[in-house]
Amino acid sequence: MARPARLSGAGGRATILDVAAAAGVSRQTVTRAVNDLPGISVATRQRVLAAAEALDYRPSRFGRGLVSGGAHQLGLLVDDLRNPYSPELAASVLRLAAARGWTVVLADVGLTGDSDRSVQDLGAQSDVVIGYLGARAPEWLERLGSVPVVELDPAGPALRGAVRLDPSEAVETLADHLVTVGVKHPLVLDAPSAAVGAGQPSARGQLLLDALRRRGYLPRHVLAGAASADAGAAGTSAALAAHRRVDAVLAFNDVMALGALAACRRAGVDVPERVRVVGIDGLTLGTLVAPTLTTLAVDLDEVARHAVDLALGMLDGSLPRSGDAVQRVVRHRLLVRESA
Amino acid sequence: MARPARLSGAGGRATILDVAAAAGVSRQTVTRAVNDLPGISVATRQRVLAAAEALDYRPSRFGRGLVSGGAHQLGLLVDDLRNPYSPELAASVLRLAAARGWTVVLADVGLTGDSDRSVQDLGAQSDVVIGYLGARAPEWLERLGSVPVVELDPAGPALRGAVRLDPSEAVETLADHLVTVGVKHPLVLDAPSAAVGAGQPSARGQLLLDALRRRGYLPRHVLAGAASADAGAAGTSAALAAHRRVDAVLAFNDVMALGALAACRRAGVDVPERVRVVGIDGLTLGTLVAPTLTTLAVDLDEVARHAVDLALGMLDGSLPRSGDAVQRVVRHRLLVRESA
DNA sequence: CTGAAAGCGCTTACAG
DNA sequence: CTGAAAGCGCTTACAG
Repeated sequence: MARPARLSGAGGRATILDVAAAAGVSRQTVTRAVNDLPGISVATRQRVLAAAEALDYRPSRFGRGLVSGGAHQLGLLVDDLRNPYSPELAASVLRLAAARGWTVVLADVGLTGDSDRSVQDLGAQSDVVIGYLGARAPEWLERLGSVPVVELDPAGPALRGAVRLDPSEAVETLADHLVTVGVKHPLVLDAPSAAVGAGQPSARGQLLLDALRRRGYLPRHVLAGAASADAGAAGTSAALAAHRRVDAVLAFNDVMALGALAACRRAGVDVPERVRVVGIDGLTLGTLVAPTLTTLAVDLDEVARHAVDLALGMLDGSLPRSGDAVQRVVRHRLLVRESA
Repeated sequence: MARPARLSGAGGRATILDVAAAAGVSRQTVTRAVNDLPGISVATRQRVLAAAEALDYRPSRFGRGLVSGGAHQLGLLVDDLRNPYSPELAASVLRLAAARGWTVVLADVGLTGDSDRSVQDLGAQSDVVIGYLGARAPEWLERLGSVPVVELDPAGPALRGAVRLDPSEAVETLADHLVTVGVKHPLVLDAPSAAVGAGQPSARGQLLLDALRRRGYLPRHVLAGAASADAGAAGTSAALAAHRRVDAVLAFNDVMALGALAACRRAGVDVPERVRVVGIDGLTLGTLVAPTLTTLAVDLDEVARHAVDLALGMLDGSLPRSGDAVQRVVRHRLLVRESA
């Protein structure tokens, strides 16, 4: 099905003028036919539509957007869709965006080889960007260009808008809970963090350790090789073998906690009877396993709501592009399920 | 931080002419400064950038795209990001798209209230659309407009390009496997399907039942209330209680199989010792639980590769917009892990 | 180093 | 019912 020869558009694509010529009408009439506008005879409309079809005509979104404004496009930057955290957040953002009639461009910096390019393209296609920048925030903000940005869970000081996650209160509640249920020898199953020195506890890990120590515990600290289920399982297996008295595993996140759960099962260690397991994040995933996972949950709907709110304000100029006025905090809270 | 008063752009947004006026230069000079082009003095560049900053100038992606073509934008339509199947597919598509320098607009019809609108907006913003249309394919193709479409796992006959999933061979392999390991009383844990009558087995379910019967089994068929983990767990619990001899649960998908796994654990039924559990899809999720999930896996990277391939061909005119030339088939294959 | 001209593809008034 | 004109915001030659 080769295309007719002479087309004016770039890339050999037909433009409205090609259709007009083929149908023997003006471009305005093509617009009327293609956009279902009134003021055109049935016969003409049919002739135009036939010509459009034959030329495989598709209106340029740029031409259209230029004149009619076009829908807002929200850029969403996630770290790795294969990690269940990202899609849950994306789902929340998508829902809010769709409710406003915005479209969402998605870029994944954990997935693509050339993440710099992805970030740059995202900035070019978006009216506003929401997402995780992590340790490379300064560099990537540069690449995003001049769009307003709402950073989620920023690793450092907030350079633009920001929604911060704060687990500190929930960590205290969790520590109290562990005391109450009689835990004696807790273990913090930590993940490496780019923000601290190698071998050091992550910010979350430190929070957990401090809360436990304040209650008289002498918590063990295990630094897994990565924030993955496999690494969580390996770390747990080793720790259970080396320290028989461990009776609670507090993981850096839910995915690692799932690994801990699997390791316990393989070691024939009952959860929560002999060892309690706790994650952080509150992923739906934690409700699909048995025992269901106790976790410090963050309400991603709330995170998304704040982020979109801030983005909106920055976009319409009612909020500045950085500073305290574009900062929000969302606190984790303890979700006691079966595993602890 | 209120904006300066008189701005020519729509929505009060500054245009290149506003910046030019503020900096006392021509629009070409603004382009040079903003796009880091050569042929501009340092002093002028700084003055222009300052003016741009002060006016909160952001170049219109429409204006830019119109003249320089702009990156291709791929529309991806998923059903529900909260279902782990969607993000795994999205991850594969995103990776391929990014490698080509395309951006991806994502719409989720299972999530948004006004899915019709989402579909329509997606069509308007995309050069090509890949995705699940399900039972509403005819209607939604209409809404997508004239963009090329590659439908994934179409429910009916392919109306445009299509990547079909074919579990039939893997189902036979699975049935043989069950015979080999000594399963006697298998149960098909099915999900409701819009394509068949209420209470009827889904296409997948029928495939499983047929393969089992051909091997002399008298398989039970349980239709869960939904294709969810909870429904899978409920269906499994009820079946285990009613039919003590059931020694294998073949679920409609992995998520339901996870529910079956949880139900077995709660009932104190060992997997795979007493009951074997099998899912369909091959989600990563199945490797995070213990026992790991045996499943009929479909390679989503392969699905994505075919889909992007077809999309590309339809876009550049080397492939027609529908018909056998734009159909691909991806087969499931049995992935034996711990649960069966 | 800087600016005047042309044009990307479309839609929105307006005139016939 | 149909078409000539103007303009959306930008960049790419080209001229000075």
